[in-house]
Amino acid sequence: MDEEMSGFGLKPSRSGGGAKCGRWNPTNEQVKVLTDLFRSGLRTPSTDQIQKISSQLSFYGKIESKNVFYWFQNHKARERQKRRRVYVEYDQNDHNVAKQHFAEVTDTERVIETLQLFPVNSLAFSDQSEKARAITNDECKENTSPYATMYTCGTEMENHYPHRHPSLDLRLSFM
Amino acid sequence: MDEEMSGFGLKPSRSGGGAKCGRWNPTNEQVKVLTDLFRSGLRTPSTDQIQKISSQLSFYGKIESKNVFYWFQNHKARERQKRRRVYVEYDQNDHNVAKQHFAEVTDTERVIETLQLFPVNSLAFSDQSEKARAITNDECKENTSPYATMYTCGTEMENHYPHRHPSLDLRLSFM
DNA sequence: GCAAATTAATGATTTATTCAAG
DNA sequence: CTTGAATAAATCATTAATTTGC
Repeated sequence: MDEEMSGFGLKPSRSGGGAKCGRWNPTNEQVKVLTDLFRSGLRTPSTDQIQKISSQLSFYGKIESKNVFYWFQNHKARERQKRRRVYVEYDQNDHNVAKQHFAEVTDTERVIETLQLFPVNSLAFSDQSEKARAITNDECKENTSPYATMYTCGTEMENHYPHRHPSLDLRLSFM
Repeated sequence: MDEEMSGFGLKPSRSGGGAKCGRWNPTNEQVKVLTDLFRSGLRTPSTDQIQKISSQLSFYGKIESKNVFYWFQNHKARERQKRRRVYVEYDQNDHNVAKQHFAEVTDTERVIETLQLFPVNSLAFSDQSEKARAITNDECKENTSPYATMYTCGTEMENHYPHRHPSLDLRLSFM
């Protein structure tokens, strides 16, 4: 445990000398390793871990400890934010959405009420085919209700969890 | 070919009578509305929104809720794919490789803040919080900023829409 | 000009993640 | 640690564009 924890803090980092100055630009390999670590469960690496990760990743290119620190902080926050945004959506709709996206509420009945909202003019060149389609009642069975059974076949799916298990071991292997 | 094709370049669309029920084949109007919604910022409509959109679009032709759901999923994913492809091109010109990976993780969901075609105020997707960007010192504002140049890429589909352009007053009440 | 053959788009399914509740 | 909820990525599959030979 290096007492250099302060090293993570906002050092100018201009050290690069030549090339482009500025901020760290991770290589593909670095991002892959970091993402794997994240996926394996690592969220808030300790100082010790950060330095070891950074050391390993320096093999692939220029990197500093603080880059690793910030990467985890940002990645964690943004993943959470991404999820949070979805939840907010549902709250505002005040319906728990479930997966009834396919609820098939679309019946042409009530559509007629809303016709006025759309400019009828635009149908001038499509009335023959498109309008007919709307009026025609569907004879063909087309709804195989795909998703309804998606998760019901539980026995098979539950067994496969490729990346969830290695968890900590994977993490240590890099350090 | 269908002689109808001569007029406005509409797709043949043998959607009329017999119509084997294959997959959904959106009309130009439907695609235009969906694309406008997407460009205005909507990316993951809720069930409620999906149903209303579907209901509105059913005026232009046969459509189901799941079609709207799939359309947004696919369009979102493929726009992202396109963007990634541009990054790759940047890679070849400039060995700033890994930047796109970071962008990939960070993602740029919030794209458009303009285009107030309809009241999106109370909408779910209005959260834009990707501002906090400069944590560290940005001495060198070297900004390759590929983003700025590529927002013009909004799919070439909506371009060949006839000059009729019914001023889509979508006014979807849910929004 | 016209279809058969081929290629490009894109609709629909499946698979693998994520966070968080139990 | 396990599982529920909800995608987003990857993939499959079908339709439309187009190319090609006649």
